[in-house]
Amino acid sequence: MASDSVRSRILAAGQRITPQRDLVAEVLEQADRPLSAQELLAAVEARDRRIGRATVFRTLQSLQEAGIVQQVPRPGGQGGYLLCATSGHHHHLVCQRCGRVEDLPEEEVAAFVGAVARDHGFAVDHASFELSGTCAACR
Amino acid sequence: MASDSVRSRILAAGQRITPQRDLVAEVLEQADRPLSAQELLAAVEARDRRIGRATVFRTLQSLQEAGIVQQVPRPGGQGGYLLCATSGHHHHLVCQRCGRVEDLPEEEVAAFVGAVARDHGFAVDHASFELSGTCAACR
DNA sequence: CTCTTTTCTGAGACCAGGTATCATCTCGTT
DNA sequence: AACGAGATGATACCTGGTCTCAGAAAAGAG
Repeated sequence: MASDSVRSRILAAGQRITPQRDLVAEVLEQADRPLSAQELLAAVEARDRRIGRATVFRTLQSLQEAGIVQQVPRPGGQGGYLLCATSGHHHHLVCQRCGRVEDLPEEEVAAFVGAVARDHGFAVDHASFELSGTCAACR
Repeated sequence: MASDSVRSRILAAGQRITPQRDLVAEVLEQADRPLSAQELLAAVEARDRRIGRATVFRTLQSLQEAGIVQQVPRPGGQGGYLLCATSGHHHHLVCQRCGRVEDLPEEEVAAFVGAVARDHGFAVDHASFELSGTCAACR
């Protein structure tokens, strides 16, 4: 079963809690790094062989809309699905060594985004900032 | 035929110039916004029906390695392939209205990336910064 | 210009990731 | 317990992309 905080975030987004959603959330919660579609499907199917492909992807989409899950693209490597502790919009520092992801709160980039936007006369809807490298622990 | 500057960048990367590469580069050069895989395949096949799928993707990969083409991911929408005027590493401001992409040189983000990395004890290999919104012209 | 080496190409099978459809089932409420 | 919106699973299908391999064709050497 997924943690209470995740379950309440699902409810807060106006979505039902079903065994399938709970399972997907739990699998992501227990992983400490982004999971690819394949890894996720495998992990979920290992626990409930009857779960449908479409359901898993639909669930991922709902969880993304609820801001619980993010899809992290990675230049070169394959991205994945990540259950984020931080609930608002935020950014990521991805360690290429251990795979762990550190959240970078929006506040830490807001001023910079604003400055760039001003300089270019650009009205920003969405900013995405991703760093990949080696985390403090792995160095 | 693609522009001389693009052709010389292909050569500089130690790659041969073939009619197929030239064609892919030309199609991208003539588009002023990122093209999806489908659009690109269609545009390329419209000019040379005999060109192979694999060749187009291989070419895209070579051009990416040569820093001539970038693959821009887009949150929500589908990303695409973009021929970049700027040759070094850089970032993008993508207009959701007209689709045009403005380059943001690495220098404009380097200091910020450095500061974030320092604060988090993170050694940065690669930084990706993408803004989407509305460009000055469309506003 | 022709030879040689190296690289590239095209066809087609294959794979990953994801969407569409639709009949059936179940959650949360009354 | 009954109901209706919403979720599910099976399956077919789609996009984007990779792999293989025999044959073709660049670019440099003679």
